[in-house]
Amino acid sequence: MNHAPLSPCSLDISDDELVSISVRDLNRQLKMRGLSRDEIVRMKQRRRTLKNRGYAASCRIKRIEQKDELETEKTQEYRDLELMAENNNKMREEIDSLHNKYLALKKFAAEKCIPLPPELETFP
Amino acid sequence: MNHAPLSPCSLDISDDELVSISVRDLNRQLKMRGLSRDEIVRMKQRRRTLKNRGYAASCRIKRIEQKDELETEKTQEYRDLELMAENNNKMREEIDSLHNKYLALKKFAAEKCIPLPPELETFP
DNA sequence: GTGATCAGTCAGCAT
DNA sequence: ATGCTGACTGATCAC
Repeated sequence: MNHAPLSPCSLDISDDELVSISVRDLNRQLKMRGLSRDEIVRMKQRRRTLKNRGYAASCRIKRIEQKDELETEKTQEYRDLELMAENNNKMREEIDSLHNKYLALKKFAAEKCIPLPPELETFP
Repeated sequence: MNHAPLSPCSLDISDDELVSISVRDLNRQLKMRGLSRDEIVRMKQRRRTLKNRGYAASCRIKRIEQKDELETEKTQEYRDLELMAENNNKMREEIDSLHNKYLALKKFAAEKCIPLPPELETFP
């Protein structure tokens, strides 16, 4: 009489389990169930493929994150630029104001016929 | 007597040709050689696959270009930032210099006991 | 039908 | 063995 094997032997294991289990434990299970060399190779290959699937996902996520990072940095530099430009305008106004004040003092001296020492006479 | 078909009928065409030829011309060739329905489907699918290969390549190139673009813009903004910072320092020095000049004039007036009009007496 | 893009697969490299 | 990435493929979406 011809019997089908009592145990299917083919170690049915979910993708999640297969990808999580350590190589050590996997080998143990494989030997314990007495899988054929061919079945072992296929199981190993399935594990490798599942791992690759994960790696590919990580790779894509990483790419997107790096792009976001770049965009964020660019935006920040733009803000810094705007801020500095604003600051720049204020300083320009301050220079104008000081310069006018300086000219007014010179004019005052001239009107009052007050001679100024040479180093106060000019502004480079 | 049994002859092999005089023409192989299987329209041997290189990838480059297949991907370049127009649908119209392809259909014409297909009919002319009397390919089976199955062969036609396979040829169409091969064409689609070849096209997809090209699209995928474009997609990758585009991605790299966009990244380069982003990096270039970021670098340029950084240069602008440095330039403006330099300009900023020069203005700060100019303000210091003007302010000192202004103080020196006031000091000169004080030493000479020359009263200044109130609007020249202070700097906000 | 064409083009673009995503997820998965494999090859090849580096550790 | 593990992880990453380029190239390829099929599926899917928009036009």
